[in-house]
Amino acid sequence: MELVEESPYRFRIDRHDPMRVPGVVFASRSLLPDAGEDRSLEQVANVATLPGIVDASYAMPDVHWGYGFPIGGVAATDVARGGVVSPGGVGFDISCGVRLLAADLDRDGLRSRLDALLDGLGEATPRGMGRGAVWHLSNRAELDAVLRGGSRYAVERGFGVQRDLARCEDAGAVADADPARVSERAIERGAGQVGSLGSGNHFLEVQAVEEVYDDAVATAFGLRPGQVCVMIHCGSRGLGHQICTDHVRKMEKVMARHGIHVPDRQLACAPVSSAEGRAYLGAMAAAANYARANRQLLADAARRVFARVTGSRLDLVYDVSHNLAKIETHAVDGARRALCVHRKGATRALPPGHDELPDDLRDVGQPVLIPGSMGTGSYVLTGVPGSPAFASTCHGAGRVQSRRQAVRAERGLDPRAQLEAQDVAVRGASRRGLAEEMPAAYKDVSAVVAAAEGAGLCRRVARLVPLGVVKG
DNA sequence: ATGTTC
Repeated sequence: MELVEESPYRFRIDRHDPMRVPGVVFASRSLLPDAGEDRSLEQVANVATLPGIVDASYAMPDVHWGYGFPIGGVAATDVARGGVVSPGGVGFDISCGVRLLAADLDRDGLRSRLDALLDGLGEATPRGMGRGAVWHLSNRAELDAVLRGGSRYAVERGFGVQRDLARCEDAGAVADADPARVSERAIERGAGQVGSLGSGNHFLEVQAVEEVYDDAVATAFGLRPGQVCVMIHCGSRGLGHQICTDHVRKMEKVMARHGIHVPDRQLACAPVSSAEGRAYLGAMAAAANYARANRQLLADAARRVFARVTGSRLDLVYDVSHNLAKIETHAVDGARRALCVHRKGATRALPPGHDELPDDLRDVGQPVLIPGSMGTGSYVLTGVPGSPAFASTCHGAGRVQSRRQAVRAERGLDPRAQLEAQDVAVRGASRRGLAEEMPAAYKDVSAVVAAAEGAGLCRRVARLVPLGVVKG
């Protein structure tokens, strides 16, 4: 894969047939994937062949190999010009994302109660493969209300406050969810998992604000140095996974009929305006609402534990997805166009002044939440005006080792002891699960964030460090 | 990521 260095944080893959647009990779030289180990840059070029794609197939600094699209990929297609939507451009964990809450408590004030707090959070947070959830919905009507209402429905039911919704992407629920496009099998898988963390890289962490880079923006976000926070990273569990599987299969069958040919069958797609495209978007929106309700319920459970153990309140800073496709209006060649923006392992980053921001964030931009790898720091960023890639930035550290490689690297070592030696307490999680998520399996999140800022995608606001982690 | 290979 030939890369042309355009600037210190921007590389180009020149367009060659059958690419419709070039590829653009935002990264430093040292963050670029190793072609021998990771074929994600080939995936960037493959995405550039999709019908209706505009500008470029983009990769964020945390790019790595994924299903069809790379993780850390952004691609927008022009809806009115045959643009497609591809489930692989969203990923299996639809609307996986991050929620950050800030306590009215400083880390010094928490020290003596941290163990009790983590015990309480560990007990109150359903986690792991399958099993357990805050809600178990046995009837389809109530699950449909979750799929339509997302965090709004959870708040209506008493699991949160109105102010939370102002600090959620889409005010807590994506419009145009169509539960009728969600299979019975997906419903069955999701019914018992509403309000559960899952496993893998998902977590609930107690963190502290270690460093603030912009006082005014941090203050507007509700963050100050030394403050205790809770970060929740999870998604749509088995429901989103099943929806992705179902709709990839349907699209594989009809792609030829739509005259679409792709270099990798994992890029299965259909025109946004086709029946199959609309069906996927309706089901995807339902899964997105499920993921938002999921984070709302876990946050509510964490609030109850915080109140009981510390007497402290938790205020929502923001909730944002990093696996989603959205119909958005952007300028293309000087004209406003309706685009289907796929962000897979990429976070929307609205700049100051954007009309989708709540009033109290209008002047500072959208909080962008970047979870680091387990036991390392996390970041809060904000959007910047005139950024490339349709107001998107990175989503995390980005894997450099496969799960299998990570487990092998930890053989004979004790991952829990290593974390505790770094003063990070752990609740839950299998030994294998921890081994898969050790920092050595990931890029350096600070380098990723620095490259994203250097590329003009976002700006740093604060860095958070972990005090304790609850894992699946 | 995932009832971890329908």
